[in-house]
Amino acid sequence: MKPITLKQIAEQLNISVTTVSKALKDYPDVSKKTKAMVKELAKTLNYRPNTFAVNLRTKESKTIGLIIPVIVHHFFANVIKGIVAQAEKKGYLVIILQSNESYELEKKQIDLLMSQRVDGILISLANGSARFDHLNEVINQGKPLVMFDKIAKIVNCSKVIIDDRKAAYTATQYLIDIGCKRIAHFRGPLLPQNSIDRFLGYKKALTDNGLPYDPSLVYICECGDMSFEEGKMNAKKLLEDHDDVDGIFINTDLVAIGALNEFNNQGIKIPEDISIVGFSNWFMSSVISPTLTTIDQPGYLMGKTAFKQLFKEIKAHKKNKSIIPKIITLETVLVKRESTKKSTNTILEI
Amino acid sequence: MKPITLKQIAEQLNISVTTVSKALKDYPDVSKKTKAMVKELAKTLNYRPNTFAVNLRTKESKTIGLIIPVIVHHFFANVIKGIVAQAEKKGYLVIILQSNESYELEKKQIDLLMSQRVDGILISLANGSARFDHLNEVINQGKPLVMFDKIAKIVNCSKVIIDDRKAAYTATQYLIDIGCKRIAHFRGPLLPQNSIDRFLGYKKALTDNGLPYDPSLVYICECGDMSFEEGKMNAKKLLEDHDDVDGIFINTDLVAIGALNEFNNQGIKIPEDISIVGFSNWFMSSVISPTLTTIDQPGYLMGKTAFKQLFKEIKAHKKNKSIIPKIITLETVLVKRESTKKSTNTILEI
DNA sequence: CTGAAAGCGCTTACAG
DNA sequence: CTGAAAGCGCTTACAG
Repeated sequence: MKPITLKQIAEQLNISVTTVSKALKDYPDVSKKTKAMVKELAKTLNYRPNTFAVNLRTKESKTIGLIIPVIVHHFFANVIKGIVAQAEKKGYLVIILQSNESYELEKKQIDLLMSQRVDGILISLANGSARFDHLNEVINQGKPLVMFDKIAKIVNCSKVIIDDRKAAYTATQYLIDIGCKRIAHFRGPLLPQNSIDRFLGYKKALTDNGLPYDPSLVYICECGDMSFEEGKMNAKKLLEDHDDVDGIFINTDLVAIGALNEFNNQGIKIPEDISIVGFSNWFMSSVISPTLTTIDQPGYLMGKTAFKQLFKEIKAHKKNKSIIPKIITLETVLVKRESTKKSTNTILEI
Repeated sequence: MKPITLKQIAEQLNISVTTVSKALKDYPDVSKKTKAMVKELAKTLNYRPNTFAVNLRTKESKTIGLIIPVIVHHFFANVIKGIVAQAEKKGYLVIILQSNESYELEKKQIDLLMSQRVDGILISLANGSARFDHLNEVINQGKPLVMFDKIAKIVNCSKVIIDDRKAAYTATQYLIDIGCKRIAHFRGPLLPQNSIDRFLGYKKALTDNGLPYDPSLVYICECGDMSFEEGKMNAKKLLEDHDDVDGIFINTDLVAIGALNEFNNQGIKIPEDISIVGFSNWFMSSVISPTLTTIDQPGYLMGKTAFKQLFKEIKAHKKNKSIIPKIITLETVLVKRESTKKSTNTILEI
């Protein structure tokens, strides 16, 4: 079962390949009669243009590459969905690759995608990536590249991010507004920029409000991957170390849920004893008890936006226009739920 | 910045394109000296073969298509990971598409992938798919096709599945073994084959053990998508309708966790009052309290296996060997945790 | 050991 | 309105 070619259609109709090609693409200089004839036969033969040949001629693949640290992750899964949905709208296909947080793999994958001659690349960096030659090469080759979520500031390309520092500031400020005086922070691993920025936002909120910054209230995760267990462990440690903490800002919802679980087990009342704010707005957070106050991190929108930006750059590149890198910062929202006590100023606010 | 071509290398070295091509591919009839020379220049120029041209000649794209109902789902995300990892090992890229449970979309996507001339297609059916012309066409065109998880028995292609009926039987049998007499079932939606098979396994276990099958103990979800809320609602209804249920087999972990939550809130003791078995072994299930007894559904392995089978068929197809469809059933395991009480026969079992 | 030539299936500038 | 021809960048059977 070999696929039908233009040549076969041309022979059957006793016309030239050129005319068949033009007819199928609705060139204005082909007669209506011929067009109708060609289209009909193409349809009955179930003709599909050979993409390889088309790509070879047009130098376009209508395909983009996506490199993501982990696929099995609620936030990233949403990003993927956003990218794929938007790409499909514009007639683009998405090749997906998982870097597994490894720089070496990421590098190989960039290479693969360049060989594949995708029209553009979307990437969220592996934690292990500290060198960026592979990305700079993509840019030097003139291939559109957009980073999202886990980015490197020094790489000169467009980026779609949230303002982690500001979001963390908002979260911490909210804890302060409802009356918390001793606020701890579970910051996750030391490395990725997001962790750093969230920590800095937390710290700044304290300072701006005249609260002392106490390093012993910041819990780092040595374990590597942020998880439910980490939340439990940190909660346990916190209860051993301190008896005056009345608020916690936690890096990720899953860790926050682990902490909640531990507090529940130990009979610590949330939010009466301790108020908790998480980060990401995972669907489970609205469903556990108490429901978790958190920062909504718009994964689907981020994916959609990243593709849109890439699409613009692909268009521009095609027209030989130069690309001015753009940094798009998406809004985050504080979602107030049961894990934070009501403001002590409620009455005044009415 | 136009990519380097064989021609440019040939010109620089004053040899023919043919020799360059052969040298790069280590043909035995090229001198060592020439090979070394060509390879070095190719490396310094950062030569990458033009995939479009290669594909056009070889009729292979080294790319497969993947159509999945939902990306943001713990089980499917694991499947995707398994597919992508295995494909990468074999030098294949994966184009991912989400059907959103829509037959119309799925059909379009099959068409897209056929036009893209992927070497094979992996699919898990949309719930909305009841006609299969689009899949039969793929098979008729001689394109390798493998279905996984959500399959249609009548489509004549390879399939990777679990034995839902058997797994459900095992789950229910376990509840019976630990002494449950009135076992309910949350079956989720009516339609997909998996739901039906799990229900049938439940029913058969009851019958085989001489327990009466009581339709009022089977809770159907009208809501469409299985969720935490569904679990809560069904748990509530169950408590209103019956006061003698001592075990529940639940279609999906997320629903089971919703039910657990409701039971916890209402002071129903799990497993003392009611034993619960879920399905899928979502990571949260080992982490909530009580931890959930469940059937482990091997997502990653399913993805890996599905790709392996597809790969075999792609190889066979290339050699013009005919493909004999194969049904691969993966083992499921009952994971015993806290949500089911210990067997009353424990002492005897020592 | 090397290379000229055909051809994969399409698109498009150009001629008529 | 139609078509001959060149060419995208590669692979490979064949000749020398």
